[in-house]
Amino acid sequence: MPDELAFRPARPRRAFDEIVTQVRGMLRDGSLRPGDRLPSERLLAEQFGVSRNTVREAIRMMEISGLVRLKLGAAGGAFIAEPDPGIAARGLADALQLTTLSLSDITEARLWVESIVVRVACERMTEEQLRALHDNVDEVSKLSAEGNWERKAIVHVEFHNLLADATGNPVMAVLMRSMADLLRELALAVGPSTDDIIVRSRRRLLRHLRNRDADKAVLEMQRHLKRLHRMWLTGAYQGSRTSRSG
Amino acid sequence: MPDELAFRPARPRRAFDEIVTQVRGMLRDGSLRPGDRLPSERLLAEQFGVSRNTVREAIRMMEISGLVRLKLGAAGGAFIAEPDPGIAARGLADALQLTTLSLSDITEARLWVESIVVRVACERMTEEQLRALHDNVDEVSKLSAEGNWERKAIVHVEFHNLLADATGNPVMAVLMRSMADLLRELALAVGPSTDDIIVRSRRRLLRHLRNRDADKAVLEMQRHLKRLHRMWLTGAYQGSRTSRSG
DNA sequence: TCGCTATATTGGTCCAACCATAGAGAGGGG
DNA sequence: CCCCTCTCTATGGTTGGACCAATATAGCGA
Repeated sequence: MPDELAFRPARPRRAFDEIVTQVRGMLRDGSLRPGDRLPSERLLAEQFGVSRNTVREAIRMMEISGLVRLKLGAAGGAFIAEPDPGIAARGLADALQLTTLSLSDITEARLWVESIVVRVACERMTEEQLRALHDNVDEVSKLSAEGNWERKAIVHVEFHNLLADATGNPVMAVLMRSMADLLRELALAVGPSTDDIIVRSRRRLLRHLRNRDADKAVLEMQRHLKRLHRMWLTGAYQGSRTSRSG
Repeated sequence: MPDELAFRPARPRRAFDEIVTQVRGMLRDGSLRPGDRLPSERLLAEQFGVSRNTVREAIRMMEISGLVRLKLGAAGGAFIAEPDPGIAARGLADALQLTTLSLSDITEARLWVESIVVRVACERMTEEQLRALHDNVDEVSKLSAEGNWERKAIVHVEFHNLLADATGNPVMAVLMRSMADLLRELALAVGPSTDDIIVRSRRRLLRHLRNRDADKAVLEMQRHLKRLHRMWLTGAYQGSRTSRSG
């Protein structure tokens, strides 16, 4: 007997689930847009015909999902959030605690997805986007020399995002950002030591991109990624998970 | 579950944030494992020294993060969840939903990602996974004949998830699920009319997969996706977002 | 005009009930 | 002895009231 989802339950979900679904719907059809402010909790409770506590649980759901951001005070409230793939990545990180997600899995997925990204970007990217990538590499190089590790890590990851943006496809940009954020979570366990290699590889990649040589660009990316992967595996980060034995 | 006061009182930030952090910590160090049951809301409220409402918001947070699953009734409660890639995918899907996307963007991204998925699945998929895909197509065919549109749409989209699972890469599975969620929303807006074409194309695809002919399989998928895209564009679905009139 | 204060509005927390659900165990009939 | 049913009860779900904490804004006073 298959789980018959054929019929929706008449008294289906919890009340706050329904509220979240309605807000999601408004988001989808455009009646709510990023930056918009939801009515206050008290007003929502009245409009939905539920108690304020129920509304709060719904809002909590949306906050965790990254759909809204909450502001305190008189002009506060629940505001539709700007798209933030980082939230999604955090969800992945949570899943990481439960599932067995190895560094190999992520590297492999990146290898696949980024191959596409590089190839498409090679065809489509504008001069301006190419310059932005150059600037990014320069900044990483500079920050690395200064020893500004924290800022450097951010700019570092941003390279992948810029590359994904260069495909001109927003879906791809979001997917890439999520993976990049996830990667950064894992890379924390590795520590900083590979800057030189990364920067040099990226400069080679940029040269191929400028020449619109997709094959060479993809090859450079793949070689670099595999090399990086090997270095990580032989480095401090060993297991497929963070160790939980004392 | 130890009957000592295993939890420290919570206060500093928002109270429920602290609660979630503590539970996360217990999960990390192994004092809580998948399948374990958290104390009841009332007991947790007592142990944490907060109200039951606050505990509920914390539990809601953990539920959204996919950390726990809730069960109703006498032996119910909050149970540490088994790993579920679908949970992580929902967060990504939310991020995608906040971005302004056109159908072209999604189709293009699918074309790219699914090309990879098909190719890899062709190499790695087991007989069992192939059979699951066959069963899926059969069920879609049956539901379509019965006119069970709603359930059909779900099973329909599940095809892509099964395919992604066949790559054996959980990251890929999550990425695909995110896009599939998006796709299901769109498919509902478009309405049912393309079933025959889809089913027939999928049967051809499965034949290629069974023969381990990656090139033909990828080609079949790409041809089908482009065709579908054209049909949608000339159909009821016009704008770059779903519009709900009335 | 500038700066401070009062106030209104908002989210954050708490309480004490009640409802709906579903497992568990008691009871009856075979 | 076993199986079915029925009730009992612990659980999450919901309610509506109250108060606290933060904060933007209007209004007052120097």
